[in-house]
Amino acid sequence: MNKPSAGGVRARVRAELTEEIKNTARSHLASGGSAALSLRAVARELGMASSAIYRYYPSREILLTALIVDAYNTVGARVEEADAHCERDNFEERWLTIGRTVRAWAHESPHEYALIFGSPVPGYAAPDDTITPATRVPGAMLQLLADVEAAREGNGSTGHDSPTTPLPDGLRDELESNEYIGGTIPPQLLAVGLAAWAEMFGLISFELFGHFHNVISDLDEFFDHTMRSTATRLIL
Amino acid sequence: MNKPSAGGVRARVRAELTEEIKNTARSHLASGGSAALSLRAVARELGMASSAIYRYYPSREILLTALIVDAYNTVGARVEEADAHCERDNFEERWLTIGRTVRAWAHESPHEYALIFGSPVPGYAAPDDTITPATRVPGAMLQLLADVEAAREGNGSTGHDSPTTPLPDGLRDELESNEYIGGTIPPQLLAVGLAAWAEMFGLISFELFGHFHNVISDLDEFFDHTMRSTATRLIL
DNA sequence: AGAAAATCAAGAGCACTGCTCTCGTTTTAG
DNA sequence: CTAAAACGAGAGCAGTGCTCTTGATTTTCT
Repeated sequence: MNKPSAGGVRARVRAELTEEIKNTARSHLASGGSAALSLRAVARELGMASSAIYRYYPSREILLTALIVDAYNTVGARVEEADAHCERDNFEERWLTIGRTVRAWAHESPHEYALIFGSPVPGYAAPDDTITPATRVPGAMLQLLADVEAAREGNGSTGHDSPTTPLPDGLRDELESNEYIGGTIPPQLLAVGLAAWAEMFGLISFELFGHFHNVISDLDEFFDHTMRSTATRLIL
Repeated sequence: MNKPSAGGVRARVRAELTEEIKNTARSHLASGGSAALSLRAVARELGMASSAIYRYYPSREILLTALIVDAYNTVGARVEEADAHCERDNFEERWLTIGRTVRAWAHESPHEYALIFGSPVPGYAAPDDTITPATRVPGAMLQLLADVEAAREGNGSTGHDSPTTPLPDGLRDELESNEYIGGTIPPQLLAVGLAAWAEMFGLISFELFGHFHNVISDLDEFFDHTMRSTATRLIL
């Protein structure tokens, strides 16, 4: 009697427990960083034998990978949503919003940020599952650049007639023929965009990892200002 | 007989062993990253009891701190030396040289780079011993900026009459009154310099930690180009 | 020079970790 | 209803950082 609703009761409780393990693991991660994440401690908190965890996550590294995917998706979703609330053609605001959103998330979840943007565990090879979620934030940036370029073309403006370092031929060819970013973004702009991407995370990492200690105190203002001045470089 | 040369034989062998422990620890770090550094393994390789290590380094964290100090000093010394071989007034070459030197060292010793520029261990509070060595690379950059500024003043050039985002007042005041960087570098230039500092390490970290995988392949060229175009922004 | 004090290496031991294997139970599938 | 698959719990292994005790060696003080 009491026939299980669908798919079997076992499958459902398994899905729930899988999620529950991941969630308490995430809370442990948030408390003490990835180094302090212990499968046994998670099992203890869940009232189960430590060996039982392995039915759901075959290794600690796989659990960490699941947390990595979640972290990428969290920032990614936030950035996408924040960007969607901006006026499409207010490019500076959009760029600033993306930066502020990433930074706010990093402050909220510093250990999750460190997990994906800090040093990877030594021999860590990013599994395929992580690369798609990792694409979301840079994807939003690229979309912004594509919109900038589209507006330029509508304008008849060539962009970048302002003094910029000329792209070496090899680099230009490579950026032009990139399979993901295709021909929608001119290589000159793409090069600046990639540098801006790295700069943004460089700023946040330096801040979070303490390299700005005793250097700048008002990091809000510094970040905003830097992002703004990078934006003007991107937009024209 | 055979009176020990000076300071006692015990003190000397202690200094030697302290160094030897640190060196094999560094070699283990280089092989497997900081997570794989085990005091017991180091002791085993040195043929001593694991408990004996604690006479020299009271904890694993203190050993790691010693390695951190060494790493900072290594990059710092290399950058200083490379910069010293540049023509003083070839600012672009100096900036590019600093960047290339840091990047080359990072490639040589990725785990040491990750140790100091990756995520710090969770509750890690940088001891005072580390902050002076950590200052050397940014110190070389600041010296470069000061030289740029001095050349400007000799020129009568104000610099930065080119279109730059205006500094917010609060940020300008803070940068002007910084106790370390004093009044020798104008705040406008300092703001760009700090961002360039973070950008440089953002680029190297992204490269080393795999975030540029499938994005750019010729990272040598991309890094050089980005550093060059940042240099033109710094110099005028 | 001899005694007291400091320093040292080694070993045992504690609490913890990731992970494996086995065993009896429960759920699913045929 | 039965065979197969999935499961939870427990014991166990090899490894970790770190502490404590013990006995030997070196330094320092008298």
